[in-house]
Amino acid sequence: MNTTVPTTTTPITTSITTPSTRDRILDHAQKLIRLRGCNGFSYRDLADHVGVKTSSIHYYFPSKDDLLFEAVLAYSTRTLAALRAIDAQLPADEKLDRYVDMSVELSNGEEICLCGMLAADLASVPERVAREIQGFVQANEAWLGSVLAEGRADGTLHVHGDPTTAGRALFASLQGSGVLCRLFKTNTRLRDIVGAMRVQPATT
Amino acid sequence: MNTTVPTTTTPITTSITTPSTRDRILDHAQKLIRLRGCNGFSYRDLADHVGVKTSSIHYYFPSKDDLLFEAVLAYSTRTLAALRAIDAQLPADEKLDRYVDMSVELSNGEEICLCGMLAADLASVPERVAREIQGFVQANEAWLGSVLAEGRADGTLHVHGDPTTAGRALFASLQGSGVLCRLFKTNTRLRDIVGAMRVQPATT
DNA sequence: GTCTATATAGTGATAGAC
DNA sequence: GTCTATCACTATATAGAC
Repeated sequence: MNTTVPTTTTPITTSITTPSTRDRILDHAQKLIRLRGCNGFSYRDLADHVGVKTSSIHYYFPSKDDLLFEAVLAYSTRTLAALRAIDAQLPADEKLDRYVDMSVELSNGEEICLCGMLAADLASVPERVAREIQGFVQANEAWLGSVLAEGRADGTLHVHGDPTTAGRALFASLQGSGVLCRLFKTNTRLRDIVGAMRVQPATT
Repeated sequence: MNTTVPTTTTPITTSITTPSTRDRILDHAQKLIRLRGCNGFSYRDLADHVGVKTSSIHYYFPSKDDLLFEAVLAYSTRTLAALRAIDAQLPADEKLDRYVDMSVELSNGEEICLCGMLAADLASVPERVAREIQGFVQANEAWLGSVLAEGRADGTLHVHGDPTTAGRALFASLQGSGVLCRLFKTNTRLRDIVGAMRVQPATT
């Protein structure tokens, strides 16, 4: 089994000041979870990436469960903020485009959604982590559901049936596509999902 | 992190004769992979479930990569055979129902698709395993695509756009829903996907 | 706050008796 | 074909120096 962990360079946090050790650990932890799952990396892997010793990680995150929990919180907070930052004035189909853009740029082709990954690893995560993942999923589903309702109203999207159910189906589809895009080393699968829902074939 | 592996009872193989040790190992391996991912169980876990020693597993599957490969082959063969066994005379919407039935009963609420799980664990599996997973995905997508084309022709399904693209989107949606059904301890999400595509609200 | 050093347990894998 | 015994390594986690 392939146990090598590729070295990474770019931190996720965008800040003017040098990020704290804690933040650097949290950034790389998110990357490793999205890349390899919660059982696919060790404190040693993470320490090597950050350039500290494993005991320093234990200082900030006493147990791996703590690390997972904080990683989910950070990822969820950041992603939901990006969701809220999508311009409310945009027509519904373009909102979906922004959502997919977000998903594509967040993963560099090697990473999938952190919450999707940990949902696959559900049997390995503690209850409190599972609850946070549930909250993340529901927030995304609700946002997508309301955008679909909008899209039906403004005539930019094909939406069949109840928008809430359609929102759940769309989220599942995007999560699944994220995994499959990585498997086939492409991102067209992700873009095709929204493409197929659009009423207008081309936007300008 | 939760590292306990629940003990299982029912073997997957259905045969009159007592299944061989090799088959029992392979059955339980598939279960553990679907439950916890390829990094979430050890030879010791598997040996304890089967009731043998780890060295016996190494006898049949020298390395864990070998075990993963054989597990994917067995799962893929069995699942694709079940796909082919779906009555070709059925209307398209009922074929989709059979597909979802298959997905639901195969997982007991704790397991997800083996290939979906290993696609999430992509960074941990060798090339040959990744290729088998790709083949499994493409076979499923092709089958779903042709059922969707049928469904448009026989008027039982709402299909928007290219059936091939729609087949890929549907497979992704079902894979994602499998993960999310387990997260929320339900299976309605999985059934709602196909339910929303149906032209007739109820089929007698 | 970061380190060295270490404890304890688990990992995949192999040699060789029966 | 299955076992006991063991290897070299890695895992998470802790104690205590600096």
